[in-house]
Amino acid sequence: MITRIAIVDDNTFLIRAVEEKLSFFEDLEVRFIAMNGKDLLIKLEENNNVDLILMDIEMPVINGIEATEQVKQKYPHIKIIMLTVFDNDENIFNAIKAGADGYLLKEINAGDLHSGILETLNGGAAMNPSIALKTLKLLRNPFVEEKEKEEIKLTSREVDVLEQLSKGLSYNAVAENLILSTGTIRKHIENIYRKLQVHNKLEAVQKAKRNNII
Amino acid sequence: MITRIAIVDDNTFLIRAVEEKLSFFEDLEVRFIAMNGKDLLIKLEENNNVDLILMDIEMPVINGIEATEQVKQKYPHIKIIMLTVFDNDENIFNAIKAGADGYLLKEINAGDLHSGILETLNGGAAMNPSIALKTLKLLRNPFVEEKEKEEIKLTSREVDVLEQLSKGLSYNAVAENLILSTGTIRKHIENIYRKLQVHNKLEAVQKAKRNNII
DNA sequence: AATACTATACGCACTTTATCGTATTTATAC
DNA sequence: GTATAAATACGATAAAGTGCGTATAGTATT
Repeated sequence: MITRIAIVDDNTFLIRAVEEKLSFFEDLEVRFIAMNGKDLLIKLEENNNVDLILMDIEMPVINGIEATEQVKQKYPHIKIIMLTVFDNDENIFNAIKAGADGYLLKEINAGDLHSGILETLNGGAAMNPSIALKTLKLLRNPFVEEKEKEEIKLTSREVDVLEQLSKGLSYNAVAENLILSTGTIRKHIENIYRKLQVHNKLEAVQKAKRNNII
Repeated sequence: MITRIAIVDDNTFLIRAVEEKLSFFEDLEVRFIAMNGKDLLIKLEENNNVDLILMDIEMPVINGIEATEQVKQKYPHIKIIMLTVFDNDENIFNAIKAGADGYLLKEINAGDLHSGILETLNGGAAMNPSIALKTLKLLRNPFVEEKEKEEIKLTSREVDVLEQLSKGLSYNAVAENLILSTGTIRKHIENIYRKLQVHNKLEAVQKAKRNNII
């Protein structure tokens, strides 16, 4: 059976290079190419009979991450392998979150690309070892944006309070646990909300978790 | 340079099989074998000059997960590849959390085992594609115990409401977004709380996330 | 010594949430 | 075709949470 492939990339040279690599294998057929995510979505609309998409990330109009999300939502059976030059944590994490089935680097050789595609179609995931290691590290310690991490400075007492809150406790319960008055807890929470720029417990806890504060 | 390897497994036959596979390669040398985690730790104490450990998981006294944790703490430079017959989410997740650098299945052939070892030593991670896919899924949706998962059955409407709640919205805001009366939202939430056996928004959202309901 | 920040505490006003009832219409299943 | 469950809606009420102001003692910084 022949695997029908779409290539999405805004760089014509790189598309050529990928086509070249795929051309060695008779069980693979490039059905169409797209220059960006929007182009891909339009072309899938008319011609969605592809099995697998090789997707770049950095692209104009709709980037590879968003495109992956949308394609996976509309056509969940289509496999998507990210094929990019960048291997930073943020891209990898976002691609996986968006639903990518694999993540390969453009420097890959033809044979590895071929076996990556086959593995993905057979219900595996294509990754080169360095990407695999990064995913393991992400799994140990999920990625968070570095920028906002620095800005938020809670005092240790505030962190205590937040940890209590995150257990689903009420103000009174927190006050008892920390041996403080409920009013003090309230004030701490006010300050926490202000620093986190949120307006309720749920948002506070979620933001704190995202930022590894708790 | 020759890579010094330790094999840890409580099954003599399987150790033989692994040794057999490794014997084809002159750049690999089996320094010692251990029958369980405790045995490994003792032998490392006397003879810690190995580069990489092939570790089974199910073992008496100290299992492979705990052993991995302890070895990584004491000898962080030693690479550890899990080599087991089981590929369930729980084992994979725990092994990675414990610090494993790779996860292979015992059915692996000699060549793949060899390249997995080399990749790991070169700063990558060894994984076969099906394991890689599982790690991606875990990254999207960290592992939760299966048992409680099944018991909770929310209707699709209740899930809608819960998703809105998880964004930190108030009852009124949810009602507007879903074009329903606030009273209806209240009732849905009552039902959600009962099913989830919780008593506030935060707990509901957390439990729902843990159970992949949202 | 002056300044800034933290941790503590109280009060008031107002909003939101959590639980309890009851009830109607629409799907789904047997 | 009737029983069952889901989705919708309203009312009452107590509890909890949010936002504001104010205040004091301690600690750290400059």
